[in-house]
Amino acid sequence: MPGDKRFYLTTPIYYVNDSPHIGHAYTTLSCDVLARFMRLDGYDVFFLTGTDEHGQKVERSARAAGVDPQTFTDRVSENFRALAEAMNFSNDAFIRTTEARHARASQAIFQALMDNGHIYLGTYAGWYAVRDEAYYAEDEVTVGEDGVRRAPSGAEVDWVEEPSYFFDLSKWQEKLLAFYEANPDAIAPRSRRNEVISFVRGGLNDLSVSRTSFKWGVPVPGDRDHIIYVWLDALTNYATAVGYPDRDPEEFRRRWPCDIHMVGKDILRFHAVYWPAFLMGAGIAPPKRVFAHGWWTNEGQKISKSLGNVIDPFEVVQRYGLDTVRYFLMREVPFGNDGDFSHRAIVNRINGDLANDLGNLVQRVCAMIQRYFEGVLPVPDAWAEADAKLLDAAADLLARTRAKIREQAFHEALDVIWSVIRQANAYVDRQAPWAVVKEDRGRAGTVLCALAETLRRIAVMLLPVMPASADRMLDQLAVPAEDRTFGRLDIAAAVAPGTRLPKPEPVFPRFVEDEDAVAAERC
RNA sequence: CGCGGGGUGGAGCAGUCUGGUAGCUCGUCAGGCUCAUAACCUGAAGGUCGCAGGUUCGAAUCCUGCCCCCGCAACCA
Repeated sequence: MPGDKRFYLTTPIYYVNDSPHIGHAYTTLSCDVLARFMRLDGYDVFFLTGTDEHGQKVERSARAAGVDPQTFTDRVSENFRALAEAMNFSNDAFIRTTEARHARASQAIFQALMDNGHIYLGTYAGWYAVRDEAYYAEDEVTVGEDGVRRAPSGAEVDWVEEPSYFFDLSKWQEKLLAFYEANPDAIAPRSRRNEVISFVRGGLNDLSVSRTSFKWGVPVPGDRDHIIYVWLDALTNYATAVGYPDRDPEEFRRRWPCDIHMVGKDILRFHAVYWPAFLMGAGIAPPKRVFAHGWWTNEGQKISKSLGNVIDPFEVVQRYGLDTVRYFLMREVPFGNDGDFSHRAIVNRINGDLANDLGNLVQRVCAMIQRYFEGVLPVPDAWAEADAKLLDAAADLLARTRAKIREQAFHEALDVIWSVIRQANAYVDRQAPWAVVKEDRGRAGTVLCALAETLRRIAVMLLPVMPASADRMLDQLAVPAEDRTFGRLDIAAAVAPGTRLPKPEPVFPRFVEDEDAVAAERC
């Protein structure tokens, strides 16, 4: 519906068994930035995250912990709420697959697939790896030296024969290809889209969508011996959260289809192949877009638990600061690519981009207003050509940034903003208000006014990425809270001459290496 | 014959889909400024875009072949 300014976006639901790591933080952060941007841009946003709590692995972990699964998941899902809090995520909801409404939704979608003839009862026989929660074909299984049969993943497999419900995925190849063809933006980035298409072109097998080997999950409607396949269960959360099937049909109609599912590249196939097929089979529109982002390495090394180099987002935030980490994650790597999380790189960003370029700009402008105009924003004369040029660049920021955010090019959006920050620094030097003020107070005041206005726009544009720091910039400029939104970026809401500004305080301090760390690095 | 990612000035990268003056950050060097968080600004040096063919008026970009590097038990965004 044109002109309908609603935006629904999701993170994957995270498997409760895991401890939150930098990857979880990264995925949700990208959604948070997008959500905040769209809200500031006037959209009615619904930003969903949550936890995936079913499956055999959870059942086993709970048993190992000596508690029932529900108690277990109640406990560990809190870790992800804590992450959202620590990272200042603005999710509108937090869904858990153990909620009653979600069981209803999962059963409803299963039932719809049955009613439409896409699910049949068959027998599954094959090598099953509990750890992977996946079956493997005969030729994928190898017998190790210890005589144990293993999947390519290394997980032990057992021969399992069980009745199973199947989804007729094999019949969806053409429809999926047609869907991708008709919706070129449905899978991003482009390289991932190509991968998915070639996977589907290679042919699809029917998918087993039920299990009888464990109980911790949602029962198949009408057949309590079967538990719905965890991925079908998990994916359905995106529909549950907006009212499917019965809680609020009106809300579902308003929110669906989802505007974007943000996922890591490892789970793209589930979101770009199975999920659209499930939805179309159930008579529901597929999501408008799935974006698969890349992975982080740690100081150039692949992150793994066995190497013990998993990055704890809580620690990282503690060490470098929240908004700094948010900035780094969004700026350092072209979104969609893999990237490296290194101490050097983050310190360069903190000191170069944040402290030197932006923080120092704010500081020098506010200090001059303080020093030469007693902290009261002066009344500008007519703009000179140089002033207009800077102000135009600042005014263009919204449109240029919006174009980048719309395609999830977060790094480019920040690059656009920084080009204006650099331009502003050059402008300060060229206009030299500290010298001009001696002969022409009016002119110096005009220059500082242009700078204050530029800073206001920059700060508002940075709200999605660095909410707290951008607010502090706006505090320095005495911008009223209600004007801190894109709708108030017009001239009427410009920094008002005559306004008294607070005493300047640094917004982005430099990161100073502590002696021990420097010494350690030299060794 | 495995799969995936990559090879662009000293370092790290973008650009490759949709061929047309090779761009950014850091570093180096030289100058400027002194409002500012020893920050800022200007300029310069530095690249046969892994190699070889091909297509083209024109190739980092498209095609073919080759070389080299990284990752590939599990967990996992």
